[in-house]
Amino acid sequence: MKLTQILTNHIETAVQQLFGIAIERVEFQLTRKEFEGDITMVLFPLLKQIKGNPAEMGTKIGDYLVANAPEVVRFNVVSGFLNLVVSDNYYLSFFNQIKSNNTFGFVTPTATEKAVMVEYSSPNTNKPLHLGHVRNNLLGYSVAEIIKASGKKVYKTQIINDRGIHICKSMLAWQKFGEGQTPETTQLKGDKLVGNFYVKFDQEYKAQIHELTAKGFSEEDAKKQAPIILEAQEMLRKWEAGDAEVVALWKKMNQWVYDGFAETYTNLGVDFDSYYYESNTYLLGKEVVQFGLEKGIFEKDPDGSVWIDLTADGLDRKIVLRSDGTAVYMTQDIGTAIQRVKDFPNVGGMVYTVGNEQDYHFKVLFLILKKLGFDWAENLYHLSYGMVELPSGKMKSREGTVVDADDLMTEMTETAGKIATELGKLDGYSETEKAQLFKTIGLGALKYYILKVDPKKQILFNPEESVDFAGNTGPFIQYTYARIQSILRKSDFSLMQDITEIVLHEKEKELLKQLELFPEVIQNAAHNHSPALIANYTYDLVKEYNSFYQSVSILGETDLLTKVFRVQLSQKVGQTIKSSFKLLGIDVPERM
RNA sequence: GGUCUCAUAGCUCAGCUGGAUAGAGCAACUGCCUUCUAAGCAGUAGGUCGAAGGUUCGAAUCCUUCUGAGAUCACCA
Repeated sequence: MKLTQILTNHIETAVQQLFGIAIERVEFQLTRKEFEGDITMVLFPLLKQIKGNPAEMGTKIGDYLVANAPEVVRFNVVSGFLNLVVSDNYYLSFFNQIKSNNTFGFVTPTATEKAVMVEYSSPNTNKPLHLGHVRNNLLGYSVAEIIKASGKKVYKTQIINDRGIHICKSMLAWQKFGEGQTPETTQLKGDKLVGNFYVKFDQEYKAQIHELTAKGFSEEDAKKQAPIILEAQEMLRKWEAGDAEVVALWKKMNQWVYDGFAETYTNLGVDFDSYYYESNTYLLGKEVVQFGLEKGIFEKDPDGSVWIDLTADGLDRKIVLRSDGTAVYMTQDIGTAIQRVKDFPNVGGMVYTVGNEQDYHFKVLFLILKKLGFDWAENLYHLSYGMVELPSGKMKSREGTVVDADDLMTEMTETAGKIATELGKLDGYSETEKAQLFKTIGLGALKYYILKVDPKKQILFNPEESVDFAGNTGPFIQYTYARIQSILRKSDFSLMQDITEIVLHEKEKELLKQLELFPEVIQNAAHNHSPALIANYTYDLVKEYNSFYQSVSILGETDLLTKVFRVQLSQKVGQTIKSSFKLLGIDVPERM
């Protein structure tokens, strides 16, 4: 049982006996460092129930706890705060319970618990992945892992935008200017190759517009009548009609892109359990619109378009089906959500990892699904995140100010290599070991840098300064982990025995308190969909460990029991760092 | 213009359901490598928590207004 729960039980009894009432709420916080104590009960809430002097009440409760709760050895009262000193015995027995539990803090999903589907990444098939996608992927993956650790079955999925006029643009440019190029002949990643043709189309299109306006066309007419855009539209019509040649080209080029993306995902360390393609889902949802019409949730305009009126909910009137009967974005998302629950019947909720420019869309989507009466619609969450900006401003693919995901990972790895080489800690490493280590560190730096920030805040990413490797960073935490592994390699005694009889050093107690928080942090992070909570917790743990590491001797001169305990403690901290970083998708090195 | 989000040290960020004197890192300055990895540790300095009101025993946190930054308001996705 958790310490706060144990104390709450005691305090409830105490208040009942001392004041004859049932306390409504017991509020705890960690004792501030300037006072003696480990955990503090805040007395003010109690004043609402009983009038009196908080200091007197605190003293009475404190006396009761010392007499009746074995966990409490001393106390002091400072104004409205009851500071409790917790016994070493409590912490030692707590530690003995968790020390060989490799999954401490993780909750195993039960069979009855509903699953959660987490959607993330959701790329366009004609643009290579960039820094914005990196944030999306890291967030989505991490939140999925955190929810899993909090005790729910999780399915990771994505929806791939593989249809529409923009796809035809890159196909058309390839036909016209590609000269049969393939990823093999050009040695380019497939997504990069296709992306190049998308850019090529845009260049050609602009040139034609320029030509037409020179001939006297208005800007608007030129945009509509440029031959190349007309060809692209024609191609889209053929695609929708199932033209064999166009579909074959579409499949071929999309496959190039998927192969390229797969490589990036592998490097980034993210994965998926299922994939949805817009080419399969864009027609979904129409039946549901019919159903909604019958139930009176939607309404049909004279021109045949279908709408939902959300003004009563403080939102607008929103279209769900075009007058020509074709689906809009919203229709598709309604259909996809329903399809997913059909495909995975145990899903009871979904998380959509999509940028904050779509906040409104998801507000509407969730509301519609609720109105349609799906029970799982209560458990939909838009994991909205802020844009990643560069010092030069926003990333724009057309202006070439995009930070490419692959390039970024390469740069981070190189920077890691450069710094490690300067520090000269690489004796006895083979080239492949080095390469592996640099990647672990470089990506650790990148991932931690992005995940430690609250998702909803926008990030300013400065590629010039790259990413720091000191302070609150991934490499700093990885370094601490590696040092712990070194201690474990050098300790030559058994770590299995339980230590029950030693006096705890102040720093050891602090560390144990920090470790005790881990399960709660996971639950909070899952509840708030925030990897930042995990990241910042891990940093605090590492700070605490380093402080401990500097202040006491671990393998040096001390009695054997203390030595064993300190090594066990180090081992546990190492394990917790590893668990924690697993939730962030970051690897830890055995040496560095 | 309507709606949503953000604003905390020079910079990058924490701050859990309102609780004690608002915390880290970077940058600056001072110490600590013959002792388990100095990518580290200990310390100094740095704040009108965007502004003004309000609620409360108590506000960075909740409410209102204002200012600034971003997003969004398509029969695009």
